[in-house]
Amino acid sequence: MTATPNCPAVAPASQRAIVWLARADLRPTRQRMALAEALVGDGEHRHVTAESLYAAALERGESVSLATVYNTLRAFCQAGLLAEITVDGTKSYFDTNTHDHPHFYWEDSGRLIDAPADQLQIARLPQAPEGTEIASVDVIIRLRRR
Amino acid sequence: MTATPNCPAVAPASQRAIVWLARADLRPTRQRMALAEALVGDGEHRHVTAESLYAAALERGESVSLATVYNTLRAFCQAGLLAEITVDGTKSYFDTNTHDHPHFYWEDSGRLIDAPADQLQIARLPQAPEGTEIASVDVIIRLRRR
DNA sequence: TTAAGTGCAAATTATTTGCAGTAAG
DNA sequence: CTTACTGCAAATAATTTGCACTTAA
Repeated sequence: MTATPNCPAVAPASQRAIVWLARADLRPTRQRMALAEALVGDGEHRHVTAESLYAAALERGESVSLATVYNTLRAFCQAGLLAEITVDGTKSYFDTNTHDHPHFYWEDSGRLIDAPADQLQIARLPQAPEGTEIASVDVIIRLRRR
Repeated sequence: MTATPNCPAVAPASQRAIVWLARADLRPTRQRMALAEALVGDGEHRHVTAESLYAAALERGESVSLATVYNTLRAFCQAGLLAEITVDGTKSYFDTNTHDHPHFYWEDSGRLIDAPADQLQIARLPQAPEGTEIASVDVIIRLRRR
């Protein structure tokens, strides 16, 4: 054991979740902690759907209702903790990486992953119409099996 | 009157619809003609949803069921006559312009229009992962009111 | 004639909501 | 304590489907 010996050990996954929720002034309730840990517990970026996050929470032995997963994902989005990505109309994906970046999407399996942002160079972008400004630019690279 | 005097007058909208359907070997049924005319009758590109196309058909005095609009839109897509565009998960848009091109999307009103393709220059694109190839690149420029 | 196309109503899927109970600050 | 959060079940919205009827070729 190293520093802060009086401090009870807190799993790093929980620490990350707490900090992440605090960033958006969201109460660290049991359910939110469970979802937040599944989302950012390991510090990796992740793409989830409501169903996949629900399944992940159950697998970790956490009990959360599907409705709460939906409500919580919405809350996380509004708080700016997640970005919603729409690829196929049937379901929404949520990305822990909220920076504007491109995605690879497998049309057959529905898999969605980040595409390397540094390998995308947009040299010129159409000008936003009068009275509007660009909120974000979604780039989805649709893949098919070769 | 000019040429082809023996040929009964066919409205140009109908002509365009017939040709358009024929391109995909789709039978020009009454309902398909009605929808095709609403879509490409004036030669302009158009972005519709199932509901908006249904409403447009009714306005033109054509009788089509909503289910048939859905089925027909899907048939048109499979035939390559339309491109489906997904912007917000709640509904699908269909574009008569099937070439890969960027779109402007108003986040507040749900309006979707073409963005000038010549004003978009993608200098570099991430390489498709092993075993895949790029099917298309969706670029949606999300706008907010300024 | 006959397979393809259509219309309806019921089914499905993803998501939201009303409201009574629970828990965090 | 008090207000935000949660869970359930029912509601909603977009879309699909089963099946009997119709129509273009």
